[in-house]
Amino acid sequence: MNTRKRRRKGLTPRSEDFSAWYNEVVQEAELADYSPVRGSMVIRPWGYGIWENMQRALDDMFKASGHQNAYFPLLIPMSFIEREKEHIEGFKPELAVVTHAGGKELEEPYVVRPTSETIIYSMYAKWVQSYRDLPVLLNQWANVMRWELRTRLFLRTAEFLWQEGHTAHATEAEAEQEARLILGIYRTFMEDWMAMPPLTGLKSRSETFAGADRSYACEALMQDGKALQAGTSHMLGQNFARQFGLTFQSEEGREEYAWNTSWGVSTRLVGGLVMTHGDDVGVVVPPRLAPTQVIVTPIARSDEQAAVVMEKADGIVQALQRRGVRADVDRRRHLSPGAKFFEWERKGVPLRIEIGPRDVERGEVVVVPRVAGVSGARKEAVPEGDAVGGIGDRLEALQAQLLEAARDHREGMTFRGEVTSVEELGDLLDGGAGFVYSGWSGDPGVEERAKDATKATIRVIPGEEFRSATPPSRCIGGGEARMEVVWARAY
RNA sequence: CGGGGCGUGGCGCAGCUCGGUAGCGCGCCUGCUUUGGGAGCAGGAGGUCGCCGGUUCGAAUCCGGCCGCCCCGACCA
Repeated sequence: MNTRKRRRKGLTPRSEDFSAWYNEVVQEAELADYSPVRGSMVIRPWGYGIWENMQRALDDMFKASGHQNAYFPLLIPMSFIEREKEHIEGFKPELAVVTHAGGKELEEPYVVRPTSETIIYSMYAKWVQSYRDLPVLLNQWANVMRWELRTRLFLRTAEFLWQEGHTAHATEAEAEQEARLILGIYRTFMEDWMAMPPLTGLKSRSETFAGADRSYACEALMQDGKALQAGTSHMLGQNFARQFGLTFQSEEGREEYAWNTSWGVSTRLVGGLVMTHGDDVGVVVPPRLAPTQVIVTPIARSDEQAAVVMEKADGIVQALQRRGVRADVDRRRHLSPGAKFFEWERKGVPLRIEIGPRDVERGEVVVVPRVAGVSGARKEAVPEGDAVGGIGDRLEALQAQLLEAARDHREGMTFRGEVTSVEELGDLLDGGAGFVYSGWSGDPGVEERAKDATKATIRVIPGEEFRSATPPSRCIGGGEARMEVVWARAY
């Protein structure tokens, strides 16, 4: 009934309906919009700008660790995707298939790539003969399609953008090292750039990528207490190498199958960013990923004032840009200052500089950080020179604050201790827990039973740095624990 | 794929029960006045009422079919 009012004046509060809040904020902040194509979205400039900054940061890290980019075809022969048995079992339900082209039915249908292991390793088989040709360390930035039944902007769409790294190695140890190296890169990226601290570790068998021996993952906790799988790195063993004849002659002259890894993160990260930092005012974008880090909003009555103020604003933006800050002026004359404030807060620009006649007179500007909580909080009048010089520090401080807040939130919603029954797990989750640590015997039956009863899954068998000081001794399904695991309900 | 909801100017909706050819808010355009937290007034543009068929003198409205989208549950980055 007050939908109209709400649509203009604000979002559904997160506490009322997190899912509704998410849908609204993504559209209201102009990150993305629904498209005419079922389950497919349009990523708008603000959302795409965030993704571009993510891409740049990740791409630099991949390159720094010896990887190169390449590009493989969108269409994959059906027979390729069918070759690895578990792989096809995993993807079959969500394949889009091209059966006609050039006005004729094709002899062999193509699938629109849901992931590119098969076509990429078929090419590696052609390129690799000797151990001297290894390792192959390639990445591609691409779109993929998985025909999902239920979709949500950024989190799950039929088509999405991602990077997929595919490597081939001479030894198992080397491939294993690669898979872990990438997991570490993902974790660093999520912490340092997204201010989203994930748990990392190994996936249980049932959650392992179709066709992989082992999957590693980054699992981030969203504000509503649900986990988001934010990145995966797979040790594929020799499964694909065997199917595609990816062999090499070793130093000793033997013919051997190569060892592969594959790893990816997607535009889903943008959704994770929103659900990690957003508030009831709108999105909050960490400074390092913000397409615009500082928005200068001029305030003026008369045209004469506007000319003076605008000149000042331009000067400030130029000074900031010279310092490498992504700054911009909102020059629109038909919007009131207040309207502009709300708009940029909704979009999550980290810092706003207000500048009006009063400020020009005093040689000051007003600096306003986009902090979680109240709109327009913490306005501060700062001498113009100090403002320009201090922006870098302010942005870094905001970046650090966001990471700290996210980490506090994660820890605040994490339960560690002995959980000795599936019922107890359910109670903890219903009571507001996000991540629940427990012991596990390793029995898939226990995992399945817990999932049916609580809707939670084992998100990760945590890596060393995330394990409890005192490991749980009892399995959640009864009996003795053989390892520690982390449960959560997940996106 | 099961359950629910919705398709009416760009957006959000009313009108449908009880048939008579479409209305409101926001947005948009023009002008004037405004601008330190979502501006005001005046004038204006904009609609094959999702699609197909039926009933009727006449259908947004009644009937049948189809399509699409969104939300909730089983699979997935």
